[in-house]
Amino acid sequence: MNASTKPERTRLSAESWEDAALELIAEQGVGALAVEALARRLGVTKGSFYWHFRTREALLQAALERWEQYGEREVIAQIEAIPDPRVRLPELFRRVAHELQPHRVYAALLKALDHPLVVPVMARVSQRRTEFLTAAFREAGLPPKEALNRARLTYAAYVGFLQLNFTLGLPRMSHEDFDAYVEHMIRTLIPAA
Amino acid sequence: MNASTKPERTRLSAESWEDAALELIAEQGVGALAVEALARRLGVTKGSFYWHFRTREALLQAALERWEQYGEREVIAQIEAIPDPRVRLPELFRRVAHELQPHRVYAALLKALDHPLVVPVMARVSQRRTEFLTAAFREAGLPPKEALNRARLTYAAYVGFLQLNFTLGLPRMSHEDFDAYVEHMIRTLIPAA
DNA sequence: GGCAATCCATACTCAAGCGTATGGTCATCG
DNA sequence: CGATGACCATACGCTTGAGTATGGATTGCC
Repeated sequence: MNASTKPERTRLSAESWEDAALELIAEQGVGALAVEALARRLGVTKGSFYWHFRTREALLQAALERWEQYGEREVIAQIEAIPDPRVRLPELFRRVAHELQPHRVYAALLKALDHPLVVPVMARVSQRRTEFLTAAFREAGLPPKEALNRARLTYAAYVGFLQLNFTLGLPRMSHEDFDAYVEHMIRTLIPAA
Repeated sequence: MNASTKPERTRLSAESWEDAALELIAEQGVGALAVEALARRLGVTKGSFYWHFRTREALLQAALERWEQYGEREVIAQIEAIPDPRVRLPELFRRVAHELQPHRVYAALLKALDHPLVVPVMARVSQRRTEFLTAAFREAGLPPKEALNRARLTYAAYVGFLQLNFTLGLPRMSHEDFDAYVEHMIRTLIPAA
């Protein structure tokens, strides 16, 4: 399970490599995903890697697949559990804002949209999330077209925020300023109940 | 005579390389900035390059500097020429939306925020633009703090849009849909006059 | 026309990183 | 307890791309 920090002497599986790959991607981007670097990180050598995967691209593919499957469910599931649709959107905003950790991989993949393996994954994920937002805005009272555009706008704001304040270290806001920003977003983007 | 096959046989300057570099960056990203590739593109060899620049990084630095200086003025100057502050913001939105060409470099640099040379440039540019937006929102009637947060939100939406619809090919909207989206943005983000 | 200075080509070296070949070790099962 | 298969180390080949060395070509200038 935890093979990232300790030079443990346990045997590795394909999943170990995929997790480590995602870890590395989150930290240093897709471009830094090199097999020898990963091996060093896991305390083994290339010999191990090429037993589990045919190529470097195969690892990337598997890691992306893994991320797409297991990395998305929590937030959406939590939000969908909230009964009152009017509370959902503000809650979604606040939660996403305060759990930026799981978004590290997403931010990294955003910077790798030139890679052919990354594009379809990101397209699917972004599509699903935008649809989720669209439905939420409709439940909040917006007509269909308005809801779709508002969802696009909201999701774009999310993505842009990741880039500007996450990977770029722009004017690192204080906690207070950040909370104020989130509340401002809520007031501006969510139709008044 | 052979102008049809060969791209001119004129001598090159450092600026030629910088411009070509920006072109390449816009097309294929910072990672694709290789000196031999650039040389091929300019119809010369490495020998030329290393006369003009000491290293690859030096070219990047020079190109970024050039971009920061010459690539920004037009839009802001045009907008500042509009007398009525209330017309400025909608106009800004519409112009930026329809002249996405000059934003190709910016979008590419956004994906290279892990590179140490890119970060400070992007920090400065984003900072300046956000300040410009903040001032505009204040003139549009928002109180200081509101104006700042609205500027952040707006700029984040811009950046996110670039990523999602520019580099990623998300649901390629039709022209009509796109215009509708822009107008929706205007209605949502700009305080009513 | 000749002489610098500028610009470019050719031919290298060197390091990084992917992938291959092959043999070693350890657990597990019969 | 030995054999099989899973897992890993070592050593190599190959390609790409940065940077260097050096000489040839071209231009500006006197």
